Amino acid sequence: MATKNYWLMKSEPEECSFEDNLAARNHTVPWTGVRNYQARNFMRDEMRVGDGVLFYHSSCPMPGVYGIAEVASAPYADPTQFDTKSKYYDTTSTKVAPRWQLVDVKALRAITPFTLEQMRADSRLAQMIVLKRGNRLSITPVSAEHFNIIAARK
DNA sequence: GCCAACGTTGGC
DNA sequence: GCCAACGTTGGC
Repeated sequence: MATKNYWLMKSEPEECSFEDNLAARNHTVPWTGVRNYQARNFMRDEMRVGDGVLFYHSSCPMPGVYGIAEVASAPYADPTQFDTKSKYYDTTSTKVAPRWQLVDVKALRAITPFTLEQMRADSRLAQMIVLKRGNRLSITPVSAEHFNIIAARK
C-alpha cells in the first residue's frame, strides 16, 4: 500500500472558502481553475484518495490554513476548461486531450485559523514551501510532520 | 494599489 | 535555445 501524502492547497475564500467546501454536497468540491503545470502535475500524478490536505486561504485579510481536508477522487478533466463562460476557459484544450486535470477535495473539519503570520513565527514550520520567499505555487507537498503540527490545532 | 517574484509566450 | 516582454500571484 502506498504511503499517505500531504498537501497544502490554496484557495481564494471569495471563490471557494473552507466553509463553502464544508457546506457542499458530500463536503466535496472539484478543485477547478488550476492553470499551472506544476500544480496540475501534483493532482494528476501524485495525489491519492485519502491524502491529507491543509486548506489555505490566500488573497484575503488573514491568509492561513482554515481547515483540514482530504483528496476525494482520482484525477479527471477540469470541466471549466471547456466552458466558454468560465474565466478558466482554455481555447487550446480539447476533449480528446484535456490539458487540465483536477481532483475532488473533501472538507473534514474547520480549525481555528493557523494564520500565515503564526506559521512564519513557528520555527518548526520554517521549511514549509509555502513560506519560502517568492512562492506562488497554489499546491505544494507538505511533510507529515508539518501537516500534523497544523492539524493538531482544534 | 504596489510591487517582488516567477511562470509563460513568442520572436529570433 | 535564449531571453525580453508580459501576465499573474499574493502579501502587504
